[in-house]
Formats: sequence, C-alpha cells, structure tokens
Amino acid sequence: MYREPGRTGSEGRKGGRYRGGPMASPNLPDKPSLDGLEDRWGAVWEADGTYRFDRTKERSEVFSIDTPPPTVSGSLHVGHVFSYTHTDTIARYQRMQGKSVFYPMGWDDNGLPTERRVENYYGVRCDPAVKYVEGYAPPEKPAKKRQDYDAISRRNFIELCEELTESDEQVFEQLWRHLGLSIDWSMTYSTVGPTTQRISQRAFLRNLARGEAYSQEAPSLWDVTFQTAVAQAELEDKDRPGAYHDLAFHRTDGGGDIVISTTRPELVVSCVALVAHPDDERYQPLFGTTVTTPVFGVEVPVRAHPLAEPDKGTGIAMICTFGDTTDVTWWRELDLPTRAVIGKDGRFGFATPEWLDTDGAREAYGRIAGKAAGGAQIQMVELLRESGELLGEPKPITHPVKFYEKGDKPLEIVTTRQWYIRNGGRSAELREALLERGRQLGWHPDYMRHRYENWVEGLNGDWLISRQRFFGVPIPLWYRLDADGVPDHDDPIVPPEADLPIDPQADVPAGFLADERDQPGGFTGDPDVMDTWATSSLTPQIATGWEEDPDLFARTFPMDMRPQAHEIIRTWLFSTVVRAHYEHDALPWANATLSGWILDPDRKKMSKSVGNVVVPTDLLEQHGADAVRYWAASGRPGTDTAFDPGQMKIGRRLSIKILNASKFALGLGEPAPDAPVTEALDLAMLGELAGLVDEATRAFEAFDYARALQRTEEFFWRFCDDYLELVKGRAYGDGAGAASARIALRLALSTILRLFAPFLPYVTEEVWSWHQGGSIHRATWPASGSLRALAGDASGADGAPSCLVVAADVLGRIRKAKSDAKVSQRAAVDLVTVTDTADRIAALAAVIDDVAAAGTVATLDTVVTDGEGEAIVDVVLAPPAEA
RNA sequence: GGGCGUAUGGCUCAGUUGGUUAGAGCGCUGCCUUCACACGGCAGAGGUCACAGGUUCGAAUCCUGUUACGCCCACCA
Repeated sequence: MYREPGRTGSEGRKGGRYRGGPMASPNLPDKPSLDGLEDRWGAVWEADGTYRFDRTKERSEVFSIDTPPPTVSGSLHVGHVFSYTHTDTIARYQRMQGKSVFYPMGWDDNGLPTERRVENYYGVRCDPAVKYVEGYAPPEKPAKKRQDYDAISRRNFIELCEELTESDEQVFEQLWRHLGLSIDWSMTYSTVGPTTQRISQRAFLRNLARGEAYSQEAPSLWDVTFQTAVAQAELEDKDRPGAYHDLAFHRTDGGGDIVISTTRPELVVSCVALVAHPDDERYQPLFGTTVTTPVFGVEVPVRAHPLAEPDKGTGIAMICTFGDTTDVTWWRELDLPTRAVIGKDGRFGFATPEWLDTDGAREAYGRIAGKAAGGAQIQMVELLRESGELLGEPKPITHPVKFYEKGDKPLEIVTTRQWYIRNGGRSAELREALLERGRQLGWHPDYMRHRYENWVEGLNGDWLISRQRFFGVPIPLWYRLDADGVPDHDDPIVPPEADLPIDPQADVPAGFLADERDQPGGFTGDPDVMDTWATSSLTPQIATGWEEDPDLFARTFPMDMRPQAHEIIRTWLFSTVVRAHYEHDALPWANATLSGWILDPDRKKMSKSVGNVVVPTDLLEQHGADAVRYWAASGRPGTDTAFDPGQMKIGRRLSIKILNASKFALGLGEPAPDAPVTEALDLAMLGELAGLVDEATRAFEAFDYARALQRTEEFFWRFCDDYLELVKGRAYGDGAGAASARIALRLALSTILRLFAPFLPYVTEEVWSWHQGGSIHRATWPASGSLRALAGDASGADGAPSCLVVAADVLGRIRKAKSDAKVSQRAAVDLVTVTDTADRIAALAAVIDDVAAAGTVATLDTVVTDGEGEAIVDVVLAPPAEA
C-alpha cells in the first residue's frame, strides 16, 4: 500500500525575484518578508525531494521514526500541530547530523471512530445480513435517527469508509505540508488496506502458533451501544449518581434477615451468593449457611472472601453474575454458578430464568424482562417495596462506574467467546519481562516510565483483542462445525501466511467448499475483527515493511523513536512493546518521546469548544508556519502547554528579526574567503557561539528541542542587540577590521541559521538561499570545534572576563544614560569614563573602538580600580546641537 | 487508596551537577521615525522563587514534611 513516490516536476525555484542592493549579494531582497515563503519552499522541497529517505543507508546511518498515525475521522486540532512539530524538530536535527531520516506518515483509518463517522456522515449502518449493492449511493440526507439509517452490507460499508477517509487524508496532508513537517510522503501507510491487514493477520497467526494468543468463553466487559467487548485499556471511570438500596435476605435457618446494600437492586435475580470478609465476626456464623433472595426467593449460599470490605455498606454484599468486575473475581474464585440475565443488547432477557421455581418469582421477573438496566431498576424497586424487602429509602450517592472510553452507557458484563493476547495480566513471569522492556526503553521525559510500570503492574487480565464490529482487520480463522453445527473453537482452521490477508466471511478455507459455510459438518468464519490497537500495536512493523520489504526492514527496524501522547502509554505504547517482544524479542524502538497536552488559557485541558474554534489552518494563515512551530517547540517535552497566540507573535517577530539581521550581515558584502578573524570582539562572539552549539547539540541528543530553541534564541537576541551594534561601525568600513567583522558575521549567521533550521524551516531556508547553495535542511549541523579553534583564547576558558560581555555592559550604561536624558540613542557623547577592575578594563581595552563607535562616544577613558564595588561608567553627553 | 508531575514578578516560562545582585518575553511606563529591522529599537518599574523545617560557608536548586492544582493507575458492592 505504499504510495508511489510523490509528485515530481513541479516548478522549481523562481529566479530573479529579488532586486539586490548595490553592495548586496545578488539574491538579497530590499525588503525581506515572510509572505509566501511556505508555498514557495514547500514546492521546492517537494520537487527536490529534500526529505526523501535514502534507503541505501545502513541501519547505523538511519534515524527512523514511528510516526503516530492520526485518526482520520474528523479534523486535526492544535494538539496535533503541537506534538507533530516536536517530532519534526528532532527529525530535522537528525537529518542535519547526517542521518538518513525515515519519517513516514501513517493514517489510522481503521476502527470505531471511522465507523461512527461514516455512519453519521452518510446516514448508513452496517448490517452483515444485507447483500452487497453494486454502485450503492448513500441517502441524500442522513435520517434524523440512528435507527432509521440505511442498512447496508459490510462490503458497501467498507467502501464508504475508504471513500471518506481518502478525502480526509488529503486534507490532513495539506495541513502537515503547510506546517512544514519534513515527512517523506512517498512512504505513507494507512492502517486499513491489504498490506496492513496482511501484517496484522500474520502477526496474530504467529502469536497463535506460539500460544501467545488464545480464545476463551468468559465474562467480559461489554458496551451495549457498540455491541462489542472492550479491553481493560479502553475503560474509563465516570462518576455517576446512584443509590444504596438496603435489601432484606432471609436466613433459611430461621435466624431472621440479612441486610445488604446494593446500587444495583435490579440484579437480585442474578444473585448467586452473599459474601463477607472472612474475619468479619458479624457474619462468620453465617458462612456455609444459605439465605433466600428477596422477591425471587432463590436460595443462595453465604460465603467468605477477603475482597469483601467490612466497612462498605453493611459489610456483606450480594454477588451477581455480573454486576461488576469484583463479581467476576468472586464468581471465579468461589466457583459459583452463572445466572446471567443481561444480554448483549443490555436488556434483561425475555426468557424466564430456569432457576426461578415459584410462580411469584416468575411473575416478578416478567415485570423486568426486556428492560434495560435503568427501567428494570425502577420495576425492581417497586417489587421490593411491595414485598416489604426494601428497607428504608434508597440513599443517593455518587460513585465511579466503568465506561468504554468512547461510550455513553455504563458497561455491562456479558459472557462471550473472545480472543486474547497474553500481556502479563495473568503471568508474573511475562509481566516481569515486559517491565524489563520498559526499563530498557529511553523515556523522554524520563518520569513517564512510571506510567508504564504502573499500568503493567496493575493489569488484571490478558489483552482482549476481538471486537464484534465490521470495519477492521478480520480475525483470520475458520472453525469446523460438527454434525450439530457447533463450532470447534479449540482447533481453528488457520490459513497459510501466503494467502493473507483473508476475510473468513468471504474466503473459504482449503479443503472446504463455499456451500459448506455455516452448514453442519462444514465450517464457519470467525465473525470478529481485531481491535484497532491490535493493528496499531504493529505500526513499527507496518512502517518498516516487516516481511514485506526485508531490505527496508533491515535498515529501519528496530526504530529510533516513538513520539506519542502520554495518555496512550497503556494502550499504544504498551501494546507495541508486547508485539515486538513476541515477534522480535526486542524493543520496537530505542526511545519514546511523550508530548503534553494543549491547555486552555484557564489551565484546563483544551476543551472541545475551544479546540473547535482554534482551527490549525487558521493559525497557520494568521501567524505563519514558523511562528506556530515556534510556539509548539517552546513547549517542553511531556509538559502540558497553554495555548498562547502571544507566543506565536513572538515567533513571528523572531522570524522577521532573522530576516533583517541576515540582510544586514550579508549586505555588508562578501569578504575574501580567506580573510582572518582578527578582532577581539569577533573572536569572543565566536567563542560564545561555540558554547551555544555544544549546548543545543546536547539538548537535541536528549530530545530536548525546547531547550535547544530557547538557548539559540537567547543567544540570537544578544547577538543582535549587542554584538551587531558593537560591530556595525567597524563592519561598514574597510580594511582588516571590517573583513574580520564580515567573516565573523557570516560565520555566526550560518551557524545560527542552522541551529534555528529545525524550528523555523521556512525563514531559515529563505535566508540560506540568499547566500548558500542547496537546502539548509540538508546542510551539516554546526560543530563547535572549528568555531572554538578560530576563537582561540577568546573562548573564555581561562576565566578572564569576556570582552563581549564587558563591551555589552558598558554599551548598556551608555544607552541608559541616553535613555535617562531622553535623547536619541544616536546622540553624541563627549566623554565616557569607565572605572573598573584591571581584568575587565583589559578586556574592554581590546574592544574600546567598537564600544566608542556603537555609543557614538568621542572620548572613552578607562580607570583601573582594585575596589570590589561595581563598575562606574560616567557618561558626559554632548550638548544638543542647535538646529 | 497508590504513583507521577507542577508551584518562580499581572501573564507565559528559563534557571542541568548548590555559588556573587534570580533571568527572558508578553503586558505596563518612558524615550527614540538611528543608514538590518516601526511586523521596530533602547531603557525602566515589577519577584519574601507555594509553605514549614533541615543539610551547607552558601539553597529557587539537595533532604523531610505540608498545602494547592493537574495527570496516570486502582476490585467502584
């Protein structure tokens, strides 16, 4: 499914756009501007293949990134812009370090969000029983109610999914290109489509063959709206109002009533036991005896289990099959019978349960049959009131209830057959192995590893991967049917890998005929699809062409970096580690980088309302891509960051400053290439620059792009405010001093531009094009060594005061004097006397002409003092010239 | 209940091995239409570094405890 290499042959660089100044380089604009940079350079990068992955490089020369495939079921928001920019800065840094950067984009167009979006967009719903319609056209307007949506075949439904996601993906790609992500668009993958299906099915079959995947009929959490089982990782607690109902159970030994408190009185009919803590003296005498349930009069045992909490409710609880996950634990560990009443639709079954053996009980059940939990509860409370077994009034409480994270109704627990992948939830040994994988992984920021450990240590079951949905990767299995048409789930029919991908609903297993499907003695296809995470957990394998493109795989796997959001450590990150652990006995990547969230100005997680108002394309239009990237990159790794257009304005100002400062530096004319840097001020500046390069490099190596940006920016402003002003007078002149300044300026500019390039790709490329060949994004990341060698003693290693620092300090005093006198900074100064320590005066002496020129000072005297006090700078302004 | 993170001027944040007087930008005030830049520039005001102890010659930084906010996790009758 890899796309063909992207468009080529689009228009190249537009020449002759700029008129140069008299002394300027030929490409230097009169009035530099940010306008139009995105369109122009975007086209050039595409035409030149600037970000194309070079797959001739060996693994050691490659930096490969497991890009998060955004869910193509709506729109990208500011949060995406934020985190994808972070990754892009790293990608650009690595590319400039000489790595061949493998940076594909993926689209997650597989799963429930897509299904839901397609249903609502077209007004259709999938019904596997409906036949395929060639050339099906969805309704003009979706029906108002979901029930009235057009019922269509699975194949028609999938076609609509593909149609809608295709157009969504184009919109996404445009935004990413505009933002300047340095993605190789020829390597794009999607999570639906034959290649991904094949990889996903292959990985599953290998899990199955090694015993890592298994199926089991068991109580599982069930979403009644989506009608599918869900996994532990997809749960979300929501606080919901409820009420404690005190119910009377009757001792069969004639000892009176036992009172239990429950929030789900409607489940009395499925009660299989009462339970109290083994040490609870109040109930110890009852263990081993039986009681009868209210209303239904069913006899159930009283049992002991340590999970029962004496101080909760009355200290004794009813166990139902199943009210919550604790019920499942008790049911399993106490070996209790199953009396399930709630079906997959979330309603109480119509059939009267066989364990009800009185007419009264059966009549009572008739009043709750067919009802959903809420309606059943109302009826049940009525029944309990009538029988006098509801003691007092229900006491309202608020309590956490488990929801499917995308669902809006509480989960029920329904017994179904499901597929699982072992993930350590039931094996201490496997759990430890996976914890060890977490320890081997580089986490950025490091503290995020706790979330992984927390999650793995808290697992209480294996990973449920089957979903009773339509759009997704099918479980690639069939089952033999016996003479009664009962499937043999223990010995599935497995397709050969060469046949993948298969759809067991359409394809026929070897040795069977199509008309044997669903016939006694024949076969049946597994009806389920895999959970979206079961496929997403394979993004490293999908992106790198596992078993599809062995050459690519060898050059890119295991990957270097997985960028992702921190709230999906338990799902995406963990499941990816599990799959690679099984398949490759390795980590899928060496590093995980976690991005924070975008917060409202009031520090809450960006709300839907705000998120919908702030449209990324508008931001890019309004502020420019570089400015938006600047804002994004100033958010530290893993840290939640406030949405702040103010930061974007600063980014824009920075970009403009880069244009203008560059124009100045380059407009001085090109010095002889071998002209030496001789002046102390220039050498000191280059020495400081070397330190900056080291710092930025160190920060990037630690994935701390924000720090690299912050340091570079800090240097750059001082460079402009102080160095540029100090050097200006000399640089305008001629001779060795001017040549030194011009060489140093060009060197500094080239270095600073490259340090900024990962953050501000457009403006840096623009300036680069004024005086250098090729793309800055293919240029070499600056090295401090040559700068430091050039700077020599001026590196400041000996602890002597830097002449740049002293000069800037004195210049600042002169500026303040002018500011206090409320005169122009250009106002002439007759005399400046600097009184300072010997070493600082010595530093100043080396640059005294530059300082005098920058401050328009006629005479600059220095006085050495051995005092400890601060430097004294006396400024005598020239009298204002008479007009 | 367990874990993690954050707390620095009105706002957004730097402050990496503890080291002089805690920095920057925004906003605010004043000045400057200076030949790179008015989509500017220069200068200024503004902080008991959440709180309480402790270690140290020295703490925003290290330790202990507390508080607030946020997040992750948890069997939630």
